[in-house]
Amino acid sequence: MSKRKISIEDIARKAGVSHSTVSRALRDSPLISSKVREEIKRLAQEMNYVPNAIAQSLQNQRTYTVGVIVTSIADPFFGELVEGIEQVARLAGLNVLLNASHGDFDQEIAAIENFHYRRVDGILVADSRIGKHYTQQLTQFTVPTVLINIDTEDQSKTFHSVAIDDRLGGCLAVEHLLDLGHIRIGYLGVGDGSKADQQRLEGYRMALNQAGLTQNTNWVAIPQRDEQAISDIDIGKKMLPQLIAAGITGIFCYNDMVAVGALLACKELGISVPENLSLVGFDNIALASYITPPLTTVSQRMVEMGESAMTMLLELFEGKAVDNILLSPFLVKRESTATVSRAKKSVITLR
Amino acid sequence: MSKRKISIEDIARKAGVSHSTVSRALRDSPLISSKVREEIKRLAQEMNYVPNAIAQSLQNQRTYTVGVIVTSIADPFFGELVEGIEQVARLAGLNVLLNASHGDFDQEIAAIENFHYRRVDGILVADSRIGKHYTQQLTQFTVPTVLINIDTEDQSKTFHSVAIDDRLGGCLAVEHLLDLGHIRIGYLGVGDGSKADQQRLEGYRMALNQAGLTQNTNWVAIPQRDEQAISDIDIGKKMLPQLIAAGITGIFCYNDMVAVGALLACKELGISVPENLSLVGFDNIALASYITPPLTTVSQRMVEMGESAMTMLLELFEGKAVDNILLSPFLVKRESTATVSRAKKSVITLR
DNA sequence: CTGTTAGCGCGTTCAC
DNA sequence: GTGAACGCGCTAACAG
Repeated sequence: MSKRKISIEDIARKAGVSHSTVSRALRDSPLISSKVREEIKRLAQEMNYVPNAIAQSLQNQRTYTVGVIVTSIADPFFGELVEGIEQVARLAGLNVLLNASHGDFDQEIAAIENFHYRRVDGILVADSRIGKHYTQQLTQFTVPTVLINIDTEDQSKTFHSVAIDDRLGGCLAVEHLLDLGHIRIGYLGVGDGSKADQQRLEGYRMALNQAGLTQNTNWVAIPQRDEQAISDIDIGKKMLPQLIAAGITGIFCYNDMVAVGALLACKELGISVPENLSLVGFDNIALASYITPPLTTVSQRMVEMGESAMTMLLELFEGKAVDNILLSPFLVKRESTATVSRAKKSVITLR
Repeated sequence: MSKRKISIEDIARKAGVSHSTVSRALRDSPLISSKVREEIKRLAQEMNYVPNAIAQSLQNQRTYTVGVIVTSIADPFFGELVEGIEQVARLAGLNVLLNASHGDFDQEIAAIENFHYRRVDGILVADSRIGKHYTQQLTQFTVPTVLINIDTEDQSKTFHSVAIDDRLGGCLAVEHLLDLGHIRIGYLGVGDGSKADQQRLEGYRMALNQAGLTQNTNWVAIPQRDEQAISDIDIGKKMLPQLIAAGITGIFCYNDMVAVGALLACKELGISVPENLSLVGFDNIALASYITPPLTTVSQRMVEMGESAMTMLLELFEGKAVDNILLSPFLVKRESTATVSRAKKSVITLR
């Protein structure tokens, strides 16, 4: 905003009218004669007039801006989510203010305060790693807020949300392995206490129960909550061996990055996928289809999730009553899973 | 902004002072006695007062907001870039307004106009696929702007920029292949007319010249400019066969996604990498290290590029004179490249 | 149809 | 030290 831009007053002076006439003309008010309106519009164009959103906001009490909080922008998962959000926001004439929390509680609170300070019209929060802590912190504010993939105690009452059905996803993954003849099936989680981790594990258990299979605690590998933030890739690498030791033939991984980590560990250990071991991921990030072998995974359509959340926010703006959305994931079969017959043999051969 | 928030007037009334006293107290003006200042601050806290950034902006003529334009948010390349931008922006008390152009010229212009409308303090543009078209469009505005990886005619004069040294990158890639004994080296480009594509090709040629090698036009594969936007992956897939037919043993690819495409094509054709063919990418996106084989590539540190660009913008805000930045890429050796001896044999065996 | 006036919430002279 | 008054750029209520 270096040089002062021209205002409606400037063009009013030049047109020999009052500033309110200009304001009306520019906004196509029916109160203005078409002659002056055209003349004013011409002048505005000629003078390179750009209306001042700040002044409008002060008057309208609306900023046409939504705040979006994600864990990390560099994470492809959130990248696609934001892509969906931005797309429908732009179509609605809204802008996106982006903040990253890096999974840090304080930074997330700071981001929310910042959004209130800037008077955003609505807030979107996507940070599955933080959980339900800040339910209270959010309550004191009155800005329409939609939570994405976040579990809160009274989620359905106080907050609006769109989330993926993680339990269903877990079922789908395990059922797929069961269909392939696997019996010794493991879960490789992240242990961050998130709803996603817990519910995917629950889905895993449901599917096994339904199949009438006894479960072995050794089949579930979840790292200790660590002070150090450890990447999903490293979690997969680190936890794989103990599942192998437990004699499993198929693993449902918390997400694709964990699965990739497990895959890398397999390569180091000389375990070939899917011959010796079947791997199922979650998320269906782009990477999943490019690695070798392409990853069988439970797909959440992240762009669509962003679109849904933003659409819900728009409906809230209009005062509509909205229902929370639970999106259904679906299985994408690729080449990291195979029938167990081959796997059994290979594992035995391996010894 | 549903319910009207409380203003300094509200707390002024309650404190029995004027609103300007409150304003001063909150901003730690030395003109205010410490007693009233503390009392006012206490009141503000108690009443849950949140200053109104909009009103402040109108007064200060600053929004503490920067506009960022990228091609696509979902693209990991831009994701990391924005990550870097957002990080230093937040530390400086600035917020990021994010717009995606999807490589569309009109949308990009619209984004810029939108940013002016909203009176951002500065603009960051990263969209290597658009090129120099809109130099003029940008000129009429006076907002500090930093171009990221964009080539403009008079770049150094009118605009500020941070970019990667694509020519150097091309050299590094080809020199690596030469070191491995390759002589028949190809370039697989995208032909979008971007500076990046042209300069990487130029680097390729420089390295070959310097090695005293004669060049073969068949060794450069660049798709026809197509009406249909075709993905980088597909470009790699589609163009690989003709380079193979030309008898090359090593390929420098425009970027990692193109290289991944080429790699996938290799798998389909039964060409094993790096035994039969060496592949070098560009960008070093996360994917590059996870695929099989892990990709040797020219690395640009995208997060750092974002940080540099944002830092430059901050310096422009302070009225400092800044020099354009040309970041040096570096080679990351992984497993998609190998000495030519093996490759030669394999190729012959292949026939 | 158009001009005048009054805020939106805040920072900043200029007086006292 | 503090309050009154003005303006940032714009929309809207009220006159005419």
